Amino acid sequence: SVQLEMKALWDEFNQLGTEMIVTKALWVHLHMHNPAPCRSRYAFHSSSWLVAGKADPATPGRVHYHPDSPAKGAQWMKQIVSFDKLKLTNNLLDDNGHIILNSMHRYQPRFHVVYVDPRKDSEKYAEENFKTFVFEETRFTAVTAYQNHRITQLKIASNPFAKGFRDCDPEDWPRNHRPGALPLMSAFARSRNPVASPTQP
Amino acid sequence: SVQLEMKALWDEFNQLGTEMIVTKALWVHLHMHNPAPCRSRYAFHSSSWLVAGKADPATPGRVHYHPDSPAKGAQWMKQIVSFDKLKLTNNLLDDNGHIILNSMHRYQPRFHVVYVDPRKDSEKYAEENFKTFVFEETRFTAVTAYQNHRITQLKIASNPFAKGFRDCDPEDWPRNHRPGALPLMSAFARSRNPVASPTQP
DNA sequence: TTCTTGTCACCTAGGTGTTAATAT
DNA sequence: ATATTAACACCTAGGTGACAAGAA
Repeated sequence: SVQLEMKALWDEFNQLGTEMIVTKALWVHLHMHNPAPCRSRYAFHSSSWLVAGKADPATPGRVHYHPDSPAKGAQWMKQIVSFDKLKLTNNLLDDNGHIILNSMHRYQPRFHVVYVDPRKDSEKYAEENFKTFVFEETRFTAVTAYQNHRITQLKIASNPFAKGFRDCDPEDWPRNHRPGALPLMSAFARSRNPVASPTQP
Repeated sequence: SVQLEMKALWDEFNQLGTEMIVTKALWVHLHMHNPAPCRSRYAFHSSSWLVAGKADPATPGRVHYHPDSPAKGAQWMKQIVSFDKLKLTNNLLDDNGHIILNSMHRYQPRFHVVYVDPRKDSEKYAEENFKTFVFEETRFTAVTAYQNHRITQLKIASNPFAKGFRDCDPEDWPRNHRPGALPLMSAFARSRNPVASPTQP
């Protein structure tokens, strides 16, 4: 079983409509699924995302293997499984193995755990050896620049690398932002999100 | 077969008597061999290392496995095998997996390549599956502070992280330092030395 | 006296949103 | 009008030797 790390923060983002910057820049692996065959448009007046025509041609469906893959189950259980090296791009000709997405389209990260079956006829058991986990609160829209200003503000407030853009005292933020606010996290932003961690069975 | 990266710079250091700082802070792996059962002392007046009594009790003989291990031969051949994550310590109680050395003792890095034999009785072939490479120019004395001032100067001149201590224009150093000087290298200092690279057979 | 440790300024390397310019 | 790109200042994270203080 798997549980999402920092779910409270994911929920907070999801409530606003998570956006992820794509730049030329999840064996355990992560894959981005496009759940809706349409293009999105942000309506500033209503601060909401609207459907805007058909989807652009699908991008090459790349998979991001976790750098520690393959590793034994005991190793995965030792620590949080973080996908902070995953990068998103909108460059169809990308040569760095980054996940290619269409800007202004909505995606759903899918987390996969595959058992490396030692049997010679392991192909027969591919289905039972393949487990998928989906956390709906991790859905996001790929963008080249943030549309929803509140998403920008939440990124700035929660990502240590963006400290330079905070206006209130960083020391006070965890206490004053709102009651029960999350403490600062170690890595969360620009397509660099920890997604899943193992749970004791 | 294996060849040493940046041999010219290793030679330059070796000629002066390489020193490596140990702080609390090379399957393909590296191991530090203590070739002489004695302690060293630096004579400032003659700028040379002298024998100074018997060796201190041997430290736990830890091995540093390259982070990419295990990997297939083709993978190793693709790029330089760098041990820039290797760290040395004099802390006998070290808990970070660093290699434990006695300060003021001389060491010889040994590079090992082990073939992961798929046969069930692979133990029988352990010897033929185990290959050791030694580059004598990589010998060094473990120290807690540099003794030979010219070693300090060479470290400063050749390690990008020590640029702050250079007095001549860094731009000019590769050309003016001395005829045929090595270009700046990407990682070389405080127990962080690239040691070996594969050679086409 | 000799050796070791901790703190510091100074770097490399790379992750942030901003902004202005550019492309569609 | 909308979407994208590249240069930028500002951060985190961590690798350097210098230096002062401490330990053996």
